[in-house]
Amino acid sequence: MDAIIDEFRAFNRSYTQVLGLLDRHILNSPFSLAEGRILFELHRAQPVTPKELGEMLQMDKGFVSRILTGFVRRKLLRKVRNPQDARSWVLQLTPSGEQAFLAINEASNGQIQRLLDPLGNEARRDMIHSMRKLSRQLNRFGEYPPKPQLDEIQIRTQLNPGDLINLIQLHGEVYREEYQYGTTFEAYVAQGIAEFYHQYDPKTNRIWIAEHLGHQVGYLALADRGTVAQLRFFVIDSNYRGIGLGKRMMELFMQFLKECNFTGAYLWTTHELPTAAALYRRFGFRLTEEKPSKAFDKPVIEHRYDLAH
Amino acid sequence: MDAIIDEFRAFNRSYTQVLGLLDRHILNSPFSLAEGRILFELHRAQPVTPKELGEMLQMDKGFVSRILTGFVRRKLLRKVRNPQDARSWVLQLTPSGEQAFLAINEASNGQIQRLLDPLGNEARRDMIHSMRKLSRQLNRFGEYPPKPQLDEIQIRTQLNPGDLINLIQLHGEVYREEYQYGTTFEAYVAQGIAEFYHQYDPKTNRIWIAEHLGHQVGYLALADRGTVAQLRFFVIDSNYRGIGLGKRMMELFMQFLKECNFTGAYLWTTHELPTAAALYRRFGFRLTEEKPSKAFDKPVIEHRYDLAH
DNA sequence: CCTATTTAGTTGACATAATCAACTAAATTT
DNA sequence: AAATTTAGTTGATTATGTCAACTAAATAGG
Repeated sequence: MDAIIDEFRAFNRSYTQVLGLLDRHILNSPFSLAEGRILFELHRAQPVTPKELGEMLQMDKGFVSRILTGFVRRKLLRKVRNPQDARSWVLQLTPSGEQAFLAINEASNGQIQRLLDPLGNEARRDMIHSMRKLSRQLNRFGEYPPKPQLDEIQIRTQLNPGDLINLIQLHGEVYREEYQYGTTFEAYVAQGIAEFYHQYDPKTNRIWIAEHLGHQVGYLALADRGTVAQLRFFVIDSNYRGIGLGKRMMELFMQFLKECNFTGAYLWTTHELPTAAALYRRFGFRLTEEKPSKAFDKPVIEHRYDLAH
Repeated sequence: MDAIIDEFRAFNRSYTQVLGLLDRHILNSPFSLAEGRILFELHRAQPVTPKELGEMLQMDKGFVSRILTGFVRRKLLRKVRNPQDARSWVLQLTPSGEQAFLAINEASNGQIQRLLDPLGNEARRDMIHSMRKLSRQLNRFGEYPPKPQLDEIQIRTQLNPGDLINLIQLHGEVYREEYQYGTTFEAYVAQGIAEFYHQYDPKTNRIWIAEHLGHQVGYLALADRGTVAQLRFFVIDSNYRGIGLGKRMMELFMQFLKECNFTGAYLWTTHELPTAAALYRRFGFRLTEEKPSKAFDKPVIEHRYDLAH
């Protein structure tokens, strides 16, 4: 634990430097750091009240008040009585206020751009992923990272390098964390993936890969089994559940199933996945076979579902 | 790119809050934030000169000077003329200075501990991994993350849940980034791993897993092939090369090979991996066969090495 | 509806934090 | 040995932040 604390401290020192570098540009502007932060927040959150500003930035209301009067004096800000509450104001940047914001914003963007410039695309995606993960762990009640929306998620069917591995990875992670499946299951998935890839013909097989900000968050595959199709490798990252992604992917599955004129479809799952089973049933699958299995490092009952006609 | 900048900003806001939370404890101490930081650095880096302090913490030298005189007045610090340079001082905390440091350090530790407490072990490891990755990307010339040392790396032979997947993952990552191998290679590794696991008997098979701070950074496996053994799945994370880890793992391989009384050993690699080949040769392997292969998404020549007697 | 209490924002007084420039004395360069 | 650079100190000044008192509006409770 002590090693972790030291590590944490070392990271904080390091990141403080990054933040300091980014704050520096404000020093070359006609604004103090506190003024800059308020200007930013004004732009981002307007229309906003002084009270909200103070809370967002954790600043004393007196201090905020003074900075705001300064802005009004410099004609950067308009204060209008809040119609809901005559004690309070609604704050709105004037055109020259917006311009002032733009100037420091550009400078700040430039600084960030210079910082991120040397990174490749994959590194940037990785970075975002790391940042979200860190914040999720440390700042559990903050507003970052935002809950992802279904429309931000791309689903593609082209198989790229890295995809199979990421699929195996996510499967392993999810089933290990949530159902304590172990090494045998991992080998089983690896085997399945290898097999799927060898018989993979894009005409009658398909894999759907759901991505958010370049990071893979869900998979589903359709494997050609002659006249019928097998649904395989269905998994969704736990942070991306409950937003309709599973339903969306199932729809794509059903659509492709129809296009290829398969006469039916089936899948194997286990008794431990009721949420998934409910989704399968919703799309017309019915339980047709049960058998105990030892392929999961613990006793489970495998369920076969077939599409009812 | 704009989305990435926004994301970066959002993370910075979020992390600023975390840092703010951690700095807060200093407010309940007889030290200001700046004093606290200096006290920390004094402890960490002593003996140190005022100039170095200012540079490390990016503080104005006048400001540093004043804080230091304050410390001397409070008998927390001893200033001794620098024997190398009579303009300068060597700073050293007095016993009560150390004590003061200890007090705020404990408080800070407690704060961090409370922050990390809700996380499980795996989450903590993930966190460290994310932090190191982020810092490596953003702070390329800083001292964090430190270059890992061989003696910090544990090598274990017990196969745990997640290991196989991580192995596949690292293989894919390394060979994709460094040699542009693609999906076929991934399927090939997945297949190999599944096969290895099925025939895996710990008596005459072994896998070595190198870990740093709980994060897996290298693999090597020995597969029983009857009278001889096959060396498989040798890979080391690019951030952990050049510190003797590969040599260390090969030694373990050779040792186990002897223990099990195999009469020989062989391995397959490709012409593109000269560093690995040099290592194999160093341990007595010699090139015995070459053949072109299509299993790597691009034309490569596979090389077979056999242990010479 | 009236009164007591709470709340949003302002202001003054004040303390602390941080910056800048001028300065001293030692080190280094030429 | 003179000129220049460097480490550190100090005074002047500005920025940041806190606290409490205050005004005026909103709200709660009878």
